[in-house]
Amino acid sequence: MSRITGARERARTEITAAIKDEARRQLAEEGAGRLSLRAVARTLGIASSALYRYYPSRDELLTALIVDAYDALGADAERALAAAGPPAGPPLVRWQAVCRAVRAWALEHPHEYALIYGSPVPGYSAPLVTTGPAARVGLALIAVARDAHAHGTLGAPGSPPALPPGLRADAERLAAELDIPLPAPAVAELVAAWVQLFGLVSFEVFGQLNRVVDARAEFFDQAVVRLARSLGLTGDSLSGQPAVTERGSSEGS
Amino acid sequence: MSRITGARERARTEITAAIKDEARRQLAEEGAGRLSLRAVARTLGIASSALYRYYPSRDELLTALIVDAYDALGADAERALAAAGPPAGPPLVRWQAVCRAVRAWALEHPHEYALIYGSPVPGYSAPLVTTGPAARVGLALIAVARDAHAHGTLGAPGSPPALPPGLRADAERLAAELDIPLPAPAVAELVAAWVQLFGLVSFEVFGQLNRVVDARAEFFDQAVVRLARSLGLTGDSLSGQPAVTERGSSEGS
DNA sequence: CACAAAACGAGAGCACTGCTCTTGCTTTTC
DNA sequence: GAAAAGCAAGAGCAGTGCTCTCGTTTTGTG
Repeated sequence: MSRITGARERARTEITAAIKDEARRQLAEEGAGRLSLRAVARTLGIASSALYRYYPSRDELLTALIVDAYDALGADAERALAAAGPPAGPPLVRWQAVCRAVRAWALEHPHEYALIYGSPVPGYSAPLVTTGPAARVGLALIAVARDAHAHGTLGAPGSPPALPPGLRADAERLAAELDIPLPAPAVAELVAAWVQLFGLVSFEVFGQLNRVVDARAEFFDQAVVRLARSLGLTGDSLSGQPAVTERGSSEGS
Repeated sequence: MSRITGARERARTEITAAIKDEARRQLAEEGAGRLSLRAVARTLGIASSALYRYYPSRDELLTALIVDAYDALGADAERALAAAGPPAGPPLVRWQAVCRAVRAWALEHPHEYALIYGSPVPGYSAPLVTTGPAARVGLALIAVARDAHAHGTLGAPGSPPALPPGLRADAERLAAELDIPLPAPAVAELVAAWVQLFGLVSFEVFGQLNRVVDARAEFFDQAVVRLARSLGLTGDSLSGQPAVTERGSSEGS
């Protein structure tokens, strides 16, 4: 895989990367809908048809960007988790770290976030390649709960209202697939928290909080702590200095 | 406004409606990204340039569709609320009714849902016209809490962890703006529940639950009940016969 | 080394898009 | 009845994704 490469092959990987980089630049500026292969080729100084030797279609390029976005977000989440103290530390702090990292990344890369967590592109169905990177944030969240469980800092779930059978089956399947050493109700709670984390972030990034909530960071932190409590995570909340400070509503005209 | 209209004016409103209807048809089939003015004009048998006499741009057409979508969703939510018993009835049932109506509408109209709650269109910023219809679901949720409060069926919020100042300000502003006779912590809780409701629905509609949760309706109902409990809504959960039955994952290839 | 095979870049071209402008025609208004 | 306004259609512009062909360059192999 890392054999010494001929000049041509090296040029190929370089150009492929250059195309993806320029595409990501345009994506970050204008959004996925306005990403134009011709524009990418233009700023790269090559003919638009030449671009098709590297990415057979616009969808393929988008897929590459999607994978990268998942990976960047996942890496940020993992980094934040690693920096938030050892596995034996207070789980609430670690939980907050991961959640705040997700929010911070999303606010910094709104178009890339929209690409992976927004409305799916019409004719496009995410290929299986994306499932691995897509799971990284979820795995980080799982790690927090798992470590807390292992170190006895995972209390009882907030409200376990008799897991219905289908949900229990899902939880057990997930626990088996991902090797999560947690009881089914905890897994179900974890999935719910995962969904709500991204619900919070999406609402903010997509501008749905405009004219409703101004204290975005406080709102987010509050919700995150509540999620953690419902999971049974213990520890004191670190309330000061949120990962992303307040900013005015980001709408245009 | 409802003066008798000349033939020309009548034709105008008819054609305007026909354009919007056809556009909505294409939107429902292909999604907002693939909505083409020329295609609409084609199936309507008119020249594409003629269409611009009725909608000055694609964005204006989209705005009309957005308003309609908000209104349709809001109407469904209000209808479900009205059918879920009197204001003095058990608030949990009414809460569930509204939430389920939102989910059902979203699953039936995924592209229209994506138009209003998905990633925003690049150059497009929602005009103020949309804010009224957009608020209808929120107002229905507020009505549930308000009625419960008025009839003494609103318990204490689940976990009021010392509302931070910015959030409290937001809550008080909202309570004043919308005339909500509820204490600030309850308003804050309500907003959080509102966000999480749409987070749940969006995750499901946008296919993020694929390969994770199969028992979608159970998952949703569970989360909705938890939201209601955290609000302090009382009553027994109606668990049987969810508004939308299970269906297999809706992904393509 | 020579030569066929593969990879490559550029250009032309197709079908499509949103949108504008001009040209006639019809309806309304004075 | 004439002037004004509204209207439909067509041509056209600039842009898009994508395909195909045609020379050129690089590669691996006999």
